[in-house]
Amino acid sequence: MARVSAHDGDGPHSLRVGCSHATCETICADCPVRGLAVCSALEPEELDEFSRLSQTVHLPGKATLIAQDEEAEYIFNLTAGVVRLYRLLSDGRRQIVGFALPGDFLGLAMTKRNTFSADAVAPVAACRFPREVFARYLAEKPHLLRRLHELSTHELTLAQDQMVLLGRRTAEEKVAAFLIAFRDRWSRINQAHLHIPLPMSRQDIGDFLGLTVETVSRMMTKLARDKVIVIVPDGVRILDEKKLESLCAG
Amino acid sequence: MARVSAHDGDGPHSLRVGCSHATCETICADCPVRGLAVCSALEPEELDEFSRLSQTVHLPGKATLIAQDEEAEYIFNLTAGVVRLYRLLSDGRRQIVGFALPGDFLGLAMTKRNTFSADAVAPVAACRFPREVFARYLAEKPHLLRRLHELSTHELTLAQDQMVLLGRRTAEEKVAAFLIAFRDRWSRINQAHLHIPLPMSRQDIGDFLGLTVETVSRMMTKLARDKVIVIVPDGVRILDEKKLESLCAG
DNA sequence: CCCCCACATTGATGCATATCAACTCCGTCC
DNA sequence: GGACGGAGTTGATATGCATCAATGTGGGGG
Repeated sequence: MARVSAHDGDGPHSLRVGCSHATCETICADCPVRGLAVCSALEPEELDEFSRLSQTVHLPGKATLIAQDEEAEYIFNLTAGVVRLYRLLSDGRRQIVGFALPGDFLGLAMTKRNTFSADAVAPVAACRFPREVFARYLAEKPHLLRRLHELSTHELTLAQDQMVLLGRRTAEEKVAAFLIAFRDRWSRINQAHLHIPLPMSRQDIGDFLGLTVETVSRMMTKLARDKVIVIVPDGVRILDEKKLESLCAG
Repeated sequence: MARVSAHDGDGPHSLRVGCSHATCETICADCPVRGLAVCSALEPEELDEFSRLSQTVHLPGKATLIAQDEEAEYIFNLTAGVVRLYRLLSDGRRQIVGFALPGDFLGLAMTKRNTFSADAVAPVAACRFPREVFARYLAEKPHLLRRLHELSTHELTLAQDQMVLLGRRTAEEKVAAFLIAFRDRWSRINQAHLHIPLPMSRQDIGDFLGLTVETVSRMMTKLARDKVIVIVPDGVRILDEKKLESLCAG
């Protein structure tokens, strides 16, 4: 598997090719998200073949992976870091439709044009596949398609959760639900139940929850004042799990 | 194809079996949503086989097709009428996550338990498949799976549109966007570009847009006062299409 | 080391939408 | 025909969150 990196200084699209295909099997076998991602649908011998279709790319924070309305050249399988997915209105309002974590697949829809933008919140590593190549491979692997369909319907369920949150929850419930949901997703990758890292900015959280930065900040300090959480550098620590969960109002 | 009906008086779950399998080919061939629905993925000879797996059901307004958190016995292919899909919070707040129109598929996710509720806004007709039976059939038809995957990713895109709407649009934009979107979907089934039928209540529209009944009503009368629409029995008529579209703020 | 800038927090005020309440319209059931 | 109830509209008021503004904080570069 070719390895490719981008550097801040060279702009978001500059890439450096590193190690060769020869090492790909070991890399895939060691993959931190093996078992979580699409690849879990593949047999070991298919995995080898599959991985030859991809490049490992490393991108710095703020790098663009996917640009809304542009032709979809690549699809990505995130292996490290955090990505925000969003749509923009013409007047600049932004709605973040999701955060992608290691193991997440970007470009499920396989449409010709991207229906959202995606950029790195923090430095990112990903397996990148040319869309056409992936589509051809997919056409002859029904179990991979099945896996992809599972992932899309899971995404759809999450999207519906998010609609309930955006349409019918108060600011405090939104922030509490966000913290719980993010912790649950994070703990699937890296057990650390009570410390929740928050690599994204308050603005990002606000644009995800349909709130302003100020409101997010106020709700965070309210939760801290109520001894439900403590705000720590780059995240929060949960003090009262039960109370935080009860604030989500199922 | 067996035909089955429910009557108001007998409660939402009473069903009457009507015509037999012998007529199913003609029925499927004449299906008003042929070409729109999942079935468009099937060859004529497969369609015959496929239709034998289903029953045609007729349900009155308010009948429940799908109940949240219950075991998913059936999946549905809507052929006539309108269905609301929603989730409830424990305190009674409701978020409608979508309206299903003829041709729409209910139960894409094929999960063991339903992740939302669905009931008829107006009397409904649908092809109903036992989930297990459909799943078995699906397992041996990759092109049907492909079609299902197309439908899910389309749903996902719509869900993301809805997130933008719920998180970042004003009440007036929400109502305008709803009218335009509903007209576009409706016109794919029944050409009538300027008259938009609205079989659902104002409460339903509010629960879809994250607004109260009163706000929906006010925005409707504002649009009418501004000569953008006229409110007619069971719907609206568009007077100024350009203006209505511009209010959506893309 | 200190300046700078982006991010976060806090406070004061405004506004869009929710809430509460009254009234109309219309269809249904006695 | 009249009583009733649900849906829709309209008005008065309340409030949750946005907006505007000021201050605090931490990291990177000269």
